[in-house]
Amino acid sequence: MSQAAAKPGCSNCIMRGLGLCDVLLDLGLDQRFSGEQAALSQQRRPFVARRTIFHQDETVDGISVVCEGWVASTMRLSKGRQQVLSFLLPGEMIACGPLFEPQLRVTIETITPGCYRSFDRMQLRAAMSVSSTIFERILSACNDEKKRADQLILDLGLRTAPERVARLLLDIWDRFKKSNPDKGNGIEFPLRQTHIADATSLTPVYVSKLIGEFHDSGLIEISDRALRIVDVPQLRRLAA
Amino acid sequence: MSQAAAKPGCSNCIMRGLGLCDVLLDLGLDQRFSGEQAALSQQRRPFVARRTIFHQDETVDGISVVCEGWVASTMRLSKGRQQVLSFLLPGEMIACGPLFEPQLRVTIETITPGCYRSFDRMQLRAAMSVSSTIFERILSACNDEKKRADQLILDLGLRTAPERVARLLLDIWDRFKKSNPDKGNGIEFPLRQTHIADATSLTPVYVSKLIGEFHDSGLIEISDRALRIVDVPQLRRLAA
DNA sequence: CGTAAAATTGAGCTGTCTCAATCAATGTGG
DNA sequence: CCACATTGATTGAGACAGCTCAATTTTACG
Repeated sequence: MSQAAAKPGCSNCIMRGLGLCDVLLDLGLDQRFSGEQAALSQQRRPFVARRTIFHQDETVDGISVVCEGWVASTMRLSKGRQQVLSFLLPGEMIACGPLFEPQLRVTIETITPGCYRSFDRMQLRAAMSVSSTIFERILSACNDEKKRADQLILDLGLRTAPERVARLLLDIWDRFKKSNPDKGNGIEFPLRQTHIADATSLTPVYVSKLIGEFHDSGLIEISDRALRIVDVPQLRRLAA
Repeated sequence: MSQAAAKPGCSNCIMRGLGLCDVLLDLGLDQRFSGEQAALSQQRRPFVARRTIFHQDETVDGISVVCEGWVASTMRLSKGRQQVLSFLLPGEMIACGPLFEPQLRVTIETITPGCYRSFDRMQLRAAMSVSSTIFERILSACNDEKKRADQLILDLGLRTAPERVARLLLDIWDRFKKSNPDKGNGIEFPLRQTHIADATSLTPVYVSKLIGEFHDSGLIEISDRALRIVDVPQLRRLAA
């Protein structure tokens, strides 16, 4: 709600080439959608670590994109544990669902501090029907979300615990590397082992053991909120 | 490609109120999309039971809808078991993925004999940009597919074996009842226990035990390719 | 610096799987 | 229409992947 229009572009998103966030921000300045500048209005909202910023029961009127920091998209079962659907890195849309119906079906929890931007659903849909670029872009983001869900189904349904953990680490590794190509040989890794447990549907205790084994086999190193995959090929082999 | 235009409507779909298939067939006759009748061309293709009609590696140029019979949408892992993503009943779209990219990512296997119709992707997308009805309709089908995937993630990640089986039975029960409101107190149930096993990520042996227990507790009856849930509330309780 | 949160380690347990044998159902050719 | 072949369902015994509980150590944070 603050420093919106002056210089557009979403710091981290820019590093991801043309991240969705940038496309949308650019769109906000596109003359087609209105006579004035910020036709596709949006609000920038900062968040701190370890907070629930959206709850699965609430209805929302905006489509949000992470700009900085890590957040987790999760689903909660009434009295039990929760399942992490995915960890969202800067530039990624928080959930496609609200495009089609107001009820957000996922709970969004922040992991690190950061910020997100919310775009008005109706404006966005209007934009989709005018710009084929934005249409493609948004639907492709939805499609990606679906592909990830399908992969998670395969992980949970068909793969063993070590495979799941290895795949999660590699997935994050690859995604981070893709959006930050140059940064050294380790990546930022703010996840706690409980996050990994919730994402792989294992217990924190068992995750600890597996991570320990990976470490002892010289496959990975985690320290100081950073991850380094020492032997990528071997870990990939292990990930089946 | 045969008896298309004469009398539109897709037998079973009609029973589901305005199933997607009907919407699309109607659309084929809608004058807006062309000067002539069958603007949204489609082909009707029959299939026999127990066949793979699409493989996950192939690329397709059509969006298909089941018209009669049961089929399963599955994902296969190179050397292992397969995971059933969902069982599709008449009137349901086979996969949304191809709307966005040519690669079908799921394998489609028939369970019973039946038929499906394929609509041309490009024509469909064109139709989406012209008709807001079709736009809504299709995206809502995609959204439903995503919702189901999310539910499956919850099932596989967080629920026990009995819960998963109970939920699968109830899900099919509810869906079938909804599209066939009047039909007696049992439903058609062509699934083998291996289908249930592949959908719940359990072994056929264990599924057999659970189904046996459900039966012995007076919850369900399965015989002669038909399912009757005797004590719906109790089974729902069990499904958590 | 003290307190809370996260990670590690070990011991024992259990839900679900594997293997294997048997039985029932379904489909096929003569 | 029947004998056989194939596929699916059931049952039991034993195994193991991953869980629970609990205690301890390490790390993060106000």
